[in-house]
This record gives sequence, structure tokens and C-alpha cells, in this order.
Amino acid sequence: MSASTTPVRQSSVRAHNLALVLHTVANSANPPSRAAVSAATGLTRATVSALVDDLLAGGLLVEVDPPPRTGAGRPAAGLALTSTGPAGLGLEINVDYLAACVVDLTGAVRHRHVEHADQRPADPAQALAALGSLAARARHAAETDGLIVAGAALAVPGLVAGGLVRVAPNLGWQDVDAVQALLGIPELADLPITVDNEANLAALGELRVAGGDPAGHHSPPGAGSGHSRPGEENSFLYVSGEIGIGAGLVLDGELYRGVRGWSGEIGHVTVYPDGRPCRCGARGCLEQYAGQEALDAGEPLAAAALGIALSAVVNLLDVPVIVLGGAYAPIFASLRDGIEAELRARVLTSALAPVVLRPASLGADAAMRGAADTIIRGVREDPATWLRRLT
Amino acid sequence: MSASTTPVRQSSVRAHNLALVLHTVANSANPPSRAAVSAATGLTRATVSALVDDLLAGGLLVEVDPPPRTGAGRPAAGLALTSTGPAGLGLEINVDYLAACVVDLTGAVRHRHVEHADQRPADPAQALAALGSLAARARHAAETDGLIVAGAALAVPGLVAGGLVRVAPNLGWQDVDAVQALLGIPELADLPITVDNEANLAALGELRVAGGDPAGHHSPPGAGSGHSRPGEENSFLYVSGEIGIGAGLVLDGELYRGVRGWSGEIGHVTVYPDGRPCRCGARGCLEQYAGQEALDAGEPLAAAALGIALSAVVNLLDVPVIVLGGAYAPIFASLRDGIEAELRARVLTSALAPVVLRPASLGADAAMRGAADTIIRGVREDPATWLRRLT
DNA sequence: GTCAAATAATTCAACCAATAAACAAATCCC
DNA sequence: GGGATTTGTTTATTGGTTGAATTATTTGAC
Repeated sequence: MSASTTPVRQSSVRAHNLALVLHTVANSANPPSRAAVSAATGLTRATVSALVDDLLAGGLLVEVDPPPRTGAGRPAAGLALTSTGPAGLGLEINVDYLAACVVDLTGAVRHRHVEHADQRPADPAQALAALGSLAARARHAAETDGLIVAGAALAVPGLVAGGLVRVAPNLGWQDVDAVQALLGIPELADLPITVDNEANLAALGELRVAGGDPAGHHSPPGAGSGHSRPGEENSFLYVSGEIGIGAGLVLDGELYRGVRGWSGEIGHVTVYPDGRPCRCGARGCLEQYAGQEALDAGEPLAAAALGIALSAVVNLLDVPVIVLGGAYAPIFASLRDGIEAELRARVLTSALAPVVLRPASLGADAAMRGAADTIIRGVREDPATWLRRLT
Repeated sequence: MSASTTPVRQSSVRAHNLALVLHTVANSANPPSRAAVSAATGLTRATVSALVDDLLAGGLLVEVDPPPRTGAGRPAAGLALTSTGPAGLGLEINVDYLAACVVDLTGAVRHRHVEHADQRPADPAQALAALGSLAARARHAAETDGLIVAGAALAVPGLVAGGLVRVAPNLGWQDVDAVQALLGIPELADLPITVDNEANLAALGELRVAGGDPAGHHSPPGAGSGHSRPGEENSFLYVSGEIGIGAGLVLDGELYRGVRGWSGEIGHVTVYPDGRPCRCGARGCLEQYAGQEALDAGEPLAAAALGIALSAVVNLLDVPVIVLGGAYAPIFASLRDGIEAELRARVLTSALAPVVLRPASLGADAAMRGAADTIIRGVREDPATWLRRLT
């Protein structure tokens, strides 16, 4: 418990407990009753009732048919996340497509629009205008479904700091204020919008699938019961192989962005100190051996180079799981043995517990999904703010 | 705000705010008044008064002479951490010495006992018995000073997991239950005792000096005002060069131990994939080029190898500061240029903001100090539990 | 069929902790 | 000495959880 710097008042207690109840409902396999939530959280039944009332009134929970009866007693009312409440708008701009999706509070993808087109000839303003109209369409479709879009997040393949896209080499962008551009579109002007790096958001997308949430489409092998586990699958490195190689690091269920937001530059980890020169100016960067260009050229060292760099990550951070995404996902089978051989040899603790290596589950949608997830995650973790919004 | 899994009651509010007040007093340059604490925290003066009363009654704070008067108004009563309250017992066992120290709530070292002797011939039980009697003497000395030892922490040069020293190669230990051994000594039997890796604890010792706490002996260059800063000096990598090379990673003021507690194994990060064989079985590990044996042999590649490995850390984690400790501290000047050249070349963002490299400030005492700090940190971050102890 | 047992959910008084505002204390400055 | 000013305490109020009692609804036994 690190002493945060803010005072706590009674209302913070309520905010916390609202989040706790929502979280418990979200992570239950079957719609739980108030009594079940009470047992799971340690809160009194009376308190849970009061909190649930607020969440029902605020349109975050709904009562559904109870879970199958077990014995005697008054039947319970099942609780579930609503599918007509707040939703997140996930946006992505990449070299050869624009995409938008809407995810509801349960984590279900309700709308999905993808527009294939080479963005490189377009200047940032043009590309963002096109994305904006795609986003506006997605929002409109969602709201005719009864959803309320709570915010939007944009994934870009580049370095983001202070809300600005500092540099996105493959788009040819530099210091672009993407948020301002999107806010300039009338249909989006009222939304809170954020930008983040594509690998970071894709990592969050994988988190949704892997850990913490049965609303995701598959359970990881060996995962325990529905509750938030301490670390096993909640800590992993997501590696996104594109032209460059980016990584999103999730530690204990939280994305670690670094002090200045520049973490995850695994593409420029040195693999062969005297190796090939890299466009970053150094020599022997991973990107030169395992970037998409090297892969396309049939680089024989790709898997070994990845294994060496990943071994460094595991030795330093003790992350138990590595997820390969982007261009790596489809060729996972051909990379696996080469990477695992290096991990076995180079990770000091590999004998004690092997590192789990797996392909990304969401494919090309990971970043967009992760972007939308950040929005609904915001509502889930702070429902009190959402409830206050109803003036 | 990640929704934790525990409910919050009113008493948690009090516990949090007690910690907040204590933290604020600890991080103030001059003894603050209740009103100043109120202003700094956002809590009401009335609330601060009530909290301070508890902390005074519980012997964590004392009233001292007020800070120099400024203008009109009733004079304030200054508040300061007590130097006769709870204290932490820091223990260290290493290849050629045993050590114990006592640190009070203000962070001052009140007692320090070091016993030079080669521990390698001794078996674990012998070594721990000797350390135990050193610890008992330190505790006795502290308690005749009016201190109350709140707990002890032990630093060992090895891999610790589940409270056990799994392996400490340089001591020749394997699966040693050091805590049990120490608890077997009558004078220590009532203390909460923990063990941790030497590099981890040394990192925490450096944190005390570098960030967050003016009670440390020097302020870092460029550090801001007394308050807990977001990241600058609160995130760093501490690298401890001994026979092996360990690292303690501090992110946002918290030690990151890894999912299984095995983080920080920088000594086995690959630097030259086809390089010298390492006793871990791999090739080209950093340890072979920058471990103490290589340094003693005058290895010319030491600085470069360190620079390569550290560049990987910075690229991955965006840590702005690297602290060199252990055997590196005394030869810092000779390593600096070589390391910085690699960092400049290989860290992608080095042009945007250079990585700060500095020697450890605490020298050989870092781990022992850090161990003691973990105890008083426990009291500082959760004063409510300490207060409850007075049945 | 009726009644007892069991389980779910709500109501209500008590309690705890923070707040706001009034009040008391101690000093400065004219 | 008296107003202005700041510190610290007192008191009533409010928000939120608790625990016990109460109501509601079902199963199962006789």
C-alpha cells in the first residue's frame, strides 16, 4: 500500500465499493445474486443492496433471470452488466487501413468498421478526417442501438507523449495532434478522446482476453476461477511485429508506460552488438533481424534474435508470459521452436518455471479492441463518475 | 485506479488519512503546523487535528519548536517524526561480512554493527547464529535508547522466493530458511522478519536517499520541492556489481519484484550471443564481461557490455536513472564514459532525454539500510496498524 | 395443504469519520 | 490596548457502512 497523495473522504469509500461490486459482477461466471456479491466482496448484504440500487438506477447493471436454483429459499435475482449502457469507441489508424469499433460494457464488440486504404500518401489531416467520419458512423450506429458512447481512444503506430503523436515513421507523421483533429469533427466534439501507441493498446486488448474477464472469448489454459488472479496471466509482454517492433508491457494487470511513456521499444534492443546498422543509428537492433522487412526476406536469424531479446526481458522482469502479435501471429508456428530454444538456454529461471509463449488471440483487431477497452475500463473502474454524469 | 479486491469501510478511510498525514509531515522540509498539513493534504484542519492527536498519542509524531514566525497570528506547533518510536532492524549477510543496523522513523541510522569474517566456510546455521547475536545486540542497544524495534529484514546475495533463500551461489547456500533460523533466537523470536535479495533492498536504500524523503542525507541534483514526484527520481534501476550482477528495479517509487520474485537478473542478459560461456549454461552473459571477476582481470569490454545491457533496460522500460552500486560504485569514474557512449548510441530516445547515470550514494551499507527502511516504511505506510498494536 | 426451514433482499437504528462553521487562543502591528 | 490574523478546537451535520430485525419467497416434510 503506497500512501497516495490525495485525501480520502466518505464519498471515496462509496466510489471504491461501487467499483468493487461492478467488478465482482463482471468477473462472475454466472449472474450472481446480491447475496453472492456480498459473500464475494465481504461487504454486508445491506450495503451491496444499496450499491446495486445505484448501479441499476445508473444503467450499469441489469437484473436478469436468476442462476439455476440450488435448494430451498427465496430465489435470487441475477445481476449482469448492461448491454445498453456506456460503450467505448476504439479507433485505429495504420499504414493500410482505418478502423473503428464499439465495445459495450460487457466487452462485446457491437460494431466494427474497417476501411482498407493506403494512408501513406495522405497527409495527417486527410487521414484523420477520414477516420473521423468512420468514427462518427460507428457512433451513430451504436447510439441507435441504445448505447451511450463514453469516450474514444485512438491507436497509432508511433511514439506518443503528452497527448501528441511525436513520430510515426511508417505513416510519415511528426508531432501530430490527433486528438484535436478528431475533436474538430462535430459528431465527436463532445467525447473525451485519447491517443496511445498501437502496441500498448493491443497489449490491453490481449489482457481483456487473457485475464480478469470471462466476457472475453476464451479462457487461457490453466487459468483459475473467475477472480482477478495475482499475476499468472495478468503479467505479460505483448510483442507486435510490424515494420518496426513494439511491445506493450502489462504488469499485474496494469499497462506500464514508463516514466515518460516511452517504454516498450524492444525493436531497438541490441541483439548483435556489432551487427547490421539500424536506421536508429545503432548496430544490431532486433528490428534488423526480426522486423517485417527481415521476415519478408526470409531472415534465418529472426527467431533466434527474438529469443535473445525476449530472454533479456524475462531475466529483467520475470514476466511469465509472452504474446506474439502483429505479423508474428500468423507465423507463430514457425517461430516458436527457435524462440523457445533461446529462452530455455538464456533465461536463468527457465528450469524453475518455463516461459509461456503464445500467439495473440485477437489478430489485427487487437489494438482497436484494446483502445475501446480503455474506455469501458474507465467506466468499470470508476462507476461513481459515470453515475454522477446523470446530473 | 485499479479496483482492488477488498471492501473499504470507514476505518480504512481513517487508516489512509493517518498515513497521508504522516507522509506529509515526513516529506516536509521544516516541521509543519497542523494548518500546513491541512493545506498540503486537502483535509480539514479539524480532521488533521484529530489525526495528529492519534499520531501523537501513538508515539509516531512529536510536537517540536515551531518554524520561524512569519507574520501575525497564533504561533503554530511544529510537527515532526519521533526519534524514540518504532525502528527498523536491517540485517545483511554477505561473503565477507555480517552487518546489522537500526534506523528510526526519521530515517536516521541509530546503530550500526559490522563484523568482518569470511562466511563461506561457515554453514548456513553457523552464519545465521552469528548474525542473530549481532542482531540481538543491535536490538538491545536500540531499545535502551527508547526505540521499539518493529521488525527486521535480511538482505542476502541470492535468489529469494516464498520466504526461502532458494540459492545463494557465493555463500554456497541452497533452500535455506533464514527467517526460521533467526526466529529461533530468543531475543528475536517476537519480531516479524523478512528476507529479500540484496540488490532489491539496496535499491530501496537508494530510493530513500534519492527520492521522496528529505530525511535522506542529500538531495538529488535537480530534484523538485519536497513532495513525492511522479517519476523522475522515483524510477530507477539499481545495478549491484558483485561476483554476480543483480539489479533492483524501482518503478514509481515501488520496488518491482516480478511475478515470482525473480526480477532483476541483469547479470544473465545476453550481451554477445556467441560470447564466452557462462556458468548458467548460456553464452555471452553480462556477468562474464562485467562481473567482479572480469573487472579484477581488467576486462576492457566491461563498460561497453554494461552499456549494451543497460540500453536494453532503458529501451524496454524507459527508466530515466541508473544507479551503479556494489563494486561499480568505487570505479564509477572509469566506467562512466564507456557506458554513456553505448547508451547514447543504443537508446532510441536518448536524444530526447539523456539517461542519468550515477554512482550509489550509500556504498556498502545500501542493502542493510534498505532492509531497515522496509520496516519503517511499513509503519509509515500503515500507521493505523502500528497504533492498534497498543492494545 | 399446511407448516417449518432456508435463503434473498430490505428496513432501521447505531456508529464512525469527515466536513463546515463557529469559537477560542495566541501573536503581530498600529 | 485593540483590531487583524492565523492556529487550533468544539459542535452539529452529513454520508456511508454495519448489524439485527423484518419481510419475501421458495423447498421439502408431514
